[in-house]
Amino acid sequence: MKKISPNTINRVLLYLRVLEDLIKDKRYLVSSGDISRFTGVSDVQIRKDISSFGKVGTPRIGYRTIELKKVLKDFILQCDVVRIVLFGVGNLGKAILKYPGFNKDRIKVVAAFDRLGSRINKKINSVIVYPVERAPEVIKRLRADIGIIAVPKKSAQGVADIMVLSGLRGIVNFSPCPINVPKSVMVKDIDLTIEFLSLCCSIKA
Amino acid sequence: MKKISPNTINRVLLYLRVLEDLIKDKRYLVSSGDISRFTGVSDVQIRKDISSFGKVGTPRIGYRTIELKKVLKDFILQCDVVRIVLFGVGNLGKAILKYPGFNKDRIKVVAAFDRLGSRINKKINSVIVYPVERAPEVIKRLRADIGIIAVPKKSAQGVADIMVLSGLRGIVNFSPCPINVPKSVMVKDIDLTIEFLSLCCSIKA
DNA sequence: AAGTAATCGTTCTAAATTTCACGATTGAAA
DNA sequence: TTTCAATCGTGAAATTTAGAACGATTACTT
Repeated sequence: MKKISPNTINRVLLYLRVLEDLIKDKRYLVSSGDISRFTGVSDVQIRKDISSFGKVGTPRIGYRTIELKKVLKDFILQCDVVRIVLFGVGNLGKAILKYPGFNKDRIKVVAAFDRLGSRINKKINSVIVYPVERAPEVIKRLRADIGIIAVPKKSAQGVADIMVLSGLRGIVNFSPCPINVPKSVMVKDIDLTIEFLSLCCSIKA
Repeated sequence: MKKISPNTINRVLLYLRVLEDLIKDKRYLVSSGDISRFTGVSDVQIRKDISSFGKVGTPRIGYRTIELKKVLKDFILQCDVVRIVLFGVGNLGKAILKYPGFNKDRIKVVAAFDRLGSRINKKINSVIVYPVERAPEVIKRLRADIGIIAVPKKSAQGVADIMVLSGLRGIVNFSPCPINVPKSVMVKDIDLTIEFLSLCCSIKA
């Protein structure tokens, strides 16, 4: 089997979301053109992405939603639940803890960490906030997969080091600075400032 | 002059941030290798990006930070202030209103909108929350450039329509569904669920 | 004054991604 | 039964992007 690029994974996840909505609406057939309208991805791209997982469509008809969902999930989502830990329970961290979109996609924040005494040992949305020092132990016990950095810039690298030591293999970094980690650890940067400035530049151009 | 790709714009914005930090530290020279260490972008890529704006470096020395900053800013066409409006003052919306990274980059949230009566006419971080109905008027008066969608999925398209009508030309969409807008309006989707699932898939692979 | 080391800038090469074009297949209609 | 329209799947072309190699330039050193 070929390897799947991150871009492809993103698109397939979009398709999966559309498929789940369609199935919920009791629609059992869908064409690549339909998915294109729902996602903005071109129909050719969609067919190519899907075809890399095998021949699951029928000409003149399209794809059977339930079957396609199963096929995509098998290839993409091996884990049943994604266990996440959060570093930094400030405004952004709290918003993530309360983010409603995670539940139905089986994303679960299993623990949070902070340095500030006033935040520790509280529960937010039924997630316990631990002191940072306990991170390695808690992360291993709860078998977390991914960590979120939602701390101020100057603490970001330190938190990243703790994450790597604790055995996390994926990091979503909301802090406005790049972090250094072994390349076996995947990092996804989400820099809000850059996003806005970039969009602004694209507009003026 | 060639056109600048969105990827390049993102990288250049990273360089600019580094340059501003350096200038603040009174460092007036920097090499592509230095910038590489600060940003994680390869030095070759950095030189290539910069060289597309002209010859501004000196061999054996590197780049003069102040000059380079000026050159990059001129080509990126950075407006002095980016004016943003926010739709949806829930947990995520509040976190954005309080996000500390915006100030020094001259990103300014100039107004917020919500449907919920209990949130309206309050001030959060000195930003007034208006009822959605007043959006077109307020947006035009404050000359906003970009809008943020931080409302539940089912309201996203409606809010997007209002944004387009109000004359916004860029949208950052935090809702977990694609929105339909004229292609003159730039959209940046930030779908937290997809980000986490995608990272999870990349890890397992 | 000449050699040397560091760094820029450019050209070429390679790789990945997207788009295009077209054949293949299927169900429906005449 | 034959034709037809819709849709899938794929191989090739085109575009974009990243990477590598290398010459050119500059300042420092001896």
